[in-house]
Amino acid sequence: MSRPTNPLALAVLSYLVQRPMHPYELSTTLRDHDDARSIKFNHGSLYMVFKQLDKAGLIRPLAVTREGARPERTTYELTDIGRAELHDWLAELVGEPVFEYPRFVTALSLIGVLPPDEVVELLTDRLAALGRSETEIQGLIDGSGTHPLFTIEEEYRLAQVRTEIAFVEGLIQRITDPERGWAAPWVAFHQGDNP
Amino acid sequence: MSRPTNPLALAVLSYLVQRPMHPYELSTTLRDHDDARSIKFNHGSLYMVFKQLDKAGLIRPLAVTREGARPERTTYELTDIGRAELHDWLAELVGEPVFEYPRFVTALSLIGVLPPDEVVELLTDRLAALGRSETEIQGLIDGSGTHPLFTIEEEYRLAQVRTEIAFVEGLIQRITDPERGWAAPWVAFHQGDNP
DNA sequence: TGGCGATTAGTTGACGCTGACTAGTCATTC
DNA sequence: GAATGACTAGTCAGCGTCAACTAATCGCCA
Repeated sequence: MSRPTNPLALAVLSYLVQRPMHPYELSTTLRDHDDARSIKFNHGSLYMVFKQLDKAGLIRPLAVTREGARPERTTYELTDIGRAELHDWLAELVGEPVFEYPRFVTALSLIGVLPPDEVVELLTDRLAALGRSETEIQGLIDGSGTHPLFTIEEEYRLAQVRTEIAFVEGLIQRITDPERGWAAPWVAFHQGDNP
Repeated sequence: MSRPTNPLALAVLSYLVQRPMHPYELSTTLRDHDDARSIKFNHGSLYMVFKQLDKAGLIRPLAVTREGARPERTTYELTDIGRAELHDWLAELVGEPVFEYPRFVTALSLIGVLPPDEVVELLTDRLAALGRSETEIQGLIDGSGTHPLFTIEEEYRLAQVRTEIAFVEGLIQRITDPERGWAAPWVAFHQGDNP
């Protein structure tokens, strides 16, 4: 009945607006375009999503083909309703920020249960990983000789990663700075160990 | 059996390390501490999570009480295994960045299906909302008279929101700039409409 | 030519999450 | 004093997701 909420469904609509496809074809297309970096994608989920979109009337089976003894492939096309939904959904995603719960936000909100020394170590590890991530993204942007529209989401990621790097560096400094005394309110994590 | 993956479970462990609680008590505590901003939280899920943690041996029922004709309240306490898991889990979250799929990244990767003019409008809407979000977070940080440790996650959010604002502003400029000609590769969204 | 792994294409079951529901109690108001 | 709404406390069904599985075909090497 109602529109799927899975972002993968949005990707399906976006590709079907160009031409009809069957699930497996889309699966490989998504792989080839590196879309898995921007859209969480499970091979198995794709078939569910197609089924849901069909039931919701956003797509419709166009043809069933078969090659040799392989399983049947059902090709789907977008309906007019689907086209409209694609537009509205995407417009909503672009126009209205969604309040989200990144893992690091959760971690930060609970970080008081870890002893400060260990936090500094962990943040240093994180910093290293973030650095690797930064160069990886940079490589993707430089490497793709295509129009910048196609790497716009990587540019966004890059900006966020750099911000996080700066934040973590600042955080480490604040914790270790003997002047400003960060130490006070840490919750004892293992009460039993320091009697 | 295995440890729950729901971040809410991490919050449960983090609070139980301080003192035993029953689910409803934790529910109100989370509400009061504004933790819902950093940890996705459903009243109903909490009971699931307690059950899962119990089954996994990370917490253990301590006592069952009852007031009047109200339902029973089961108080849980952390086990040693739970304490260890809390530590490892949180350390992992702090030390290793997780690859995530923010809605805006998905939107950006598919933005080619919307006509440029509309994208600019939508991004302008987004900018307004991000501005409101920025002042809201700023208010939270300034308003809490407490130790900065307790608003560290809001500071992180603030940094990310500001980065996004700058990014969106830049994106609008790039799209509208007549020199650099962004227009080329937009995918016709509604083929039927412009014959 | 026969055997191994990779690829093609899709199905299934278990699990976890969400939202809605139950059901009693307290405070307030008319 | 009884109707209203908010709070307390917890349960549960439906649905969506994911990982694992099936099962046939193709390429390749010896």
